[in-house]
This record gives sequence, C-alpha cells and structure tokens, in this order.
Amino acid sequence: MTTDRQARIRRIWDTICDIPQGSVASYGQIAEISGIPHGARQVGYALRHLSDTHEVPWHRVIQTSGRIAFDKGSAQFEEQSQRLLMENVAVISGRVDMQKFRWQPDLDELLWKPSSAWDEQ
DNA sequence: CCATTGACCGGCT
DNA sequence: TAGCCGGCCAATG
Repeated sequence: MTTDRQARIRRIWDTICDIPQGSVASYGQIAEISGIPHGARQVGYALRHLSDTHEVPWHRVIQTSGRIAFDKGSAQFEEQSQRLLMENVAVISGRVDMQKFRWQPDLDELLWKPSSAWDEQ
C-alpha cells in the first residue's frame, strides 16, 4: 500500500532524475514541477531521506540563490561541489551561476512529465 | 492538539 | 555580501 506521502516523495525523486547532467535546479523549482506548490521544504525532506544516493542526482539540487545548501565546511558540501565540478558546473565560493546553469525544461520534457510549471517566467 | 524543526524562499535593511 | 524576518507546510515529539 502506498501512502500519499510516499507517492509525493517518489514524484520528487523522479523530477530530480530528470535534471540533465550539467544543469542544476532549485528546491522550489523541483517542488513546482512535481506538482507541490510552495513545497521546497518537502524537497529537502525527500532528499534527506534518500537511501540509495547513487540512483538520484541529488547534487543537482541547490538553493534558488545558487548556493549549496550544506554548511561550507561539511563533507557533504565538498562532495556536492566535486560532483558538480565533475560535470562541468562551475562552483565558485560555494555557489553556482543560476543564469548559466539553471535547468529550463522545454515543451517536450513537460509533455513527457505533465506538471504545473508552465507559467514560470 | 500544540510546539518545534527543516539540504527552503523572498523581501527588506 | 550578510543577516533578519515572516511565510510556507509536512513531519516529528
């Protein structure tokens, strides 16, 4: 039996899996595409409870300001930075240039996974 | 049921 | 750039 919250979390993971290599998305962006308005914090929750960190590209999710969410000294911060650098996403002083690297799903992708994120911008 | 907590967000100083 | 603050809302105790 699948509860609502499990389905919700799975949707969040699915959306994150759609972020292409070399791009990043914000927590709020993932929430909206997943059909959870104002659900940025839920995205954080879903990520924190990731068991198989190899299946989901969690490192491509950062704050809307471009900052990595982890504390700058932490091991997690370092790992996320490394993973991003590995796919040519520039991390400078713990932040990413959102103008350059933010994921912008096109029509095909939205059709592929219908959502309520048409009116961004 | 109430209070606190978050891998958040946006506006304002 | 940095901090503060109110808003947000599911999960947790």
